[in-house]
Amino acid sequence: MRLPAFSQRMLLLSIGTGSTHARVLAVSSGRKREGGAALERSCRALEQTAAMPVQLLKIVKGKLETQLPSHLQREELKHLQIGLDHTNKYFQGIVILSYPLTKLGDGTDFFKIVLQDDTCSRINSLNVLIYGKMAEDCAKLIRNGDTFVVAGFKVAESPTAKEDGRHACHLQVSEEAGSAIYICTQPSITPFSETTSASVAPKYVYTPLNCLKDGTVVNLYGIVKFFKPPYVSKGTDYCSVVTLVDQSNVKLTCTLFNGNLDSLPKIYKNGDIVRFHRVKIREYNGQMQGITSAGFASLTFDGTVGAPVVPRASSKVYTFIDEEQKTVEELRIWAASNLSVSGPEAKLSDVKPMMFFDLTCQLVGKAKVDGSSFLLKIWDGTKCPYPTWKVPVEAKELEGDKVLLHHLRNLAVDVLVYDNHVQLAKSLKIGSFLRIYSIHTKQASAKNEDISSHIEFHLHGGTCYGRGIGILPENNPDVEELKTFLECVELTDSQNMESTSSLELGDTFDNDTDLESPLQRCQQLSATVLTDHQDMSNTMLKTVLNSRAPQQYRIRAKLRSFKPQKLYQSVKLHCSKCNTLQEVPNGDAFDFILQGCEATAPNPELQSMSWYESVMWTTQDENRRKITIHFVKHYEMLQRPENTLLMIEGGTLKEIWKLTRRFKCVIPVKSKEDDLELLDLSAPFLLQGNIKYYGCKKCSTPKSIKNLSSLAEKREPSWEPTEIAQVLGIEPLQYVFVMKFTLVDGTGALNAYLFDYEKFFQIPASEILTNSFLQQKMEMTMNTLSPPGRKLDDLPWLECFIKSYNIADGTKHQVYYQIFDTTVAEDVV
DNA sequence: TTAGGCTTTG
Repeated sequence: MRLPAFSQRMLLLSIGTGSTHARVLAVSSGRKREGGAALERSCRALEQTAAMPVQLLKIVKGKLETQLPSHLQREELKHLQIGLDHTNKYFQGIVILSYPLTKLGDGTDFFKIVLQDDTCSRINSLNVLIYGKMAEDCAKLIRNGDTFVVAGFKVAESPTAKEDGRHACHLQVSEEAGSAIYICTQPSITPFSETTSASVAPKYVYTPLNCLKDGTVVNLYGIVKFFKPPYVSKGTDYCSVVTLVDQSNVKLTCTLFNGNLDSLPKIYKNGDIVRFHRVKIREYNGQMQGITSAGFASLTFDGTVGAPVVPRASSKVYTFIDEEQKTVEELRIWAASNLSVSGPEAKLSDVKPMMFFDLTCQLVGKAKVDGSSFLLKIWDGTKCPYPTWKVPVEAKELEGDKVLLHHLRNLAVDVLVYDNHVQLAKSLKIGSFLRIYSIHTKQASAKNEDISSHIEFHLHGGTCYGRGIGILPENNPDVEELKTFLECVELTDSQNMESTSSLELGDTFDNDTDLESPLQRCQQLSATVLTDHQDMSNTMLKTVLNSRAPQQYRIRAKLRSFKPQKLYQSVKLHCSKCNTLQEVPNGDAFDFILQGCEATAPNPELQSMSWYESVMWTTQDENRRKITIHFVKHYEMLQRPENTLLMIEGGTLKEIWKLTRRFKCVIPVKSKEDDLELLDLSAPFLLQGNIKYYGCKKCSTPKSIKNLSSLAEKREPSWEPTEIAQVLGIEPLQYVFVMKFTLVDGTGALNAYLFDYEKFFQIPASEILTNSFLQQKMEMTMNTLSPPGRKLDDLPWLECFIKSYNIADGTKHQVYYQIFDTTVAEDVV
């Protein structure tokens, strides 16, 4: 056995009362000062929990007084085969993984561990299935890193070998089969710290939800299927109701109380995963129910497959060990294919007159309305497509930054909260990020014909449907996403969010002077400005039209019309190498390619290579799709999701979009014999945020996907699409606006082409198709440059640079014009 | 003690 040379003690446990040949032998070691006490605690804990005889044995200079029975010989991993005689053999390995203790259908305890062969430098692992009393005992004792020795095992074919890539056989171990287990525990690394005293405390046992008994206090893991965010109860405490489900498919509703909001689980979404310690189980109305008992503690985890396993704790001190991380990951994978947890989330821009939804937003103002209702002014950066209700409140009651509230007056909406939510609403801090659950939108019919009907936002009293208000921390991924979005919105003047033709009217609704009124903007100023060549003088269009190409001009003209009128028709993909333009493929084409890939099974040989870690699972629907995600590592470590590049095999369009919301980069791939490869180039080679990046079919020469590892080795991989394209041998296509402007200046009219990646509109062409905010901005810009239904005299002037050039079209030459070095004025965008 | 979700509406 592998034992450290310094002071060690050994603990011998004979288990299975009456059984002489089935034994668990645990060897514990520790530093001199601490070893004795820790061991004593362990022994006492074991005596209490298992009522087993405990015997302390002394080890001198790393040698065990008690050796393994002399007839036993070590068996190598490669010699484990079905049908061979392993009677006098033992197998030894390091525990690299252990699963939660569960019960089989017949009530037998079952415990599964994974051993790694410690004689071989190559990773070689084997599943060991332990049944009955031995399972229970091992679950209490075993930690990752322990040396595990087993004799008297049965060798059987491993049904999961194909999936987990471990040894083709597994070992079956039980008292009944006459097995013997010897465990050598790993010495503690930090003997005096809090974690160590926790690690020698009795190991927590987690009860599956189908094994709960009335009157017990248990520890649980579960996926949140439903929850009510903490609300003020009628007693002295906050209350939160949480319904969990686990792999047994049994549900448990827990009612949790605490006077301190932070001591309740920090659940933000259905699908989050929780670990509860010390929940009391009671029977209520014929069903099991969980309730807080003394010392209740919880950890909550994001339920997204592949997201970092970072607990949100309800107490300052908690234990969390590697194998628990595995439990969380397994629950995530189970949930991904067995549960549908898509919530009724929506943005303000998605609202309809009659709906209930969850809104993630920032609080910008609040006010007392009356005894039973309270006003929250919130925004999420998007614009509600309907006029919204403004709740009348006394000015002195309104809390919040007045200038900001004025700025956001067209984006912020009033939410009226009622009854039990008032107290919590009052305590909210301006600027905090909230998720308001089950907000109701209601269309108010116009009583007066002069006032158009508007939409009202209500958070009704009561807590059914999980109605309530949750306070999200700044580091919540949804909050981080929202903050980034809000910053973009704030960069632009929200004046322009108005859909009025502001050039002529100004703002009739307020008299504030701290913001520039559109009237103050001189209409004679150009709606576009030049970014260079300021010293050039203007040329009349008549002169331009009568001159030879190629030349460059500065002109002052009005935009009489433009084409195409439909935004999506103006966005194209351009290859700067072969200079061709093509249409942006629609989502169906991508979906079709993905469906075509479903037939290609992921190659197990390509799972978890040195530079990426893979997770594979099978969907539970009739298609039994195999999905594999390969997370690219950085210095052998997984990164935070927002910095992570992943490759996916077998995902649907929807699944891929979902991943792009959490992870920096997503690359759809498929397996071939010896490597992963990109899909057909009609599909995007990369998805980042909302943007699909395509490669030019003509100019690309795809290279091995392994080249990505060179980018991952950089100090801080930026995952720039151009760099990714380069290492993958892809010639990237760029999104570009292509439009035809008909310009007039009273002396003549000419058509000038706009070919713009970003500069002219100050809107990236790559983002506009998937960003409704940018679409609104674009629409407003075009409405300003060329207001529909307006006479020529009323149109704004545009200052532009244009260049003329010749195109030989068959036999005739034609002169074309293109706009350059021009941008829309800052007060227009 | 409180709430015990399976349903919402000023």
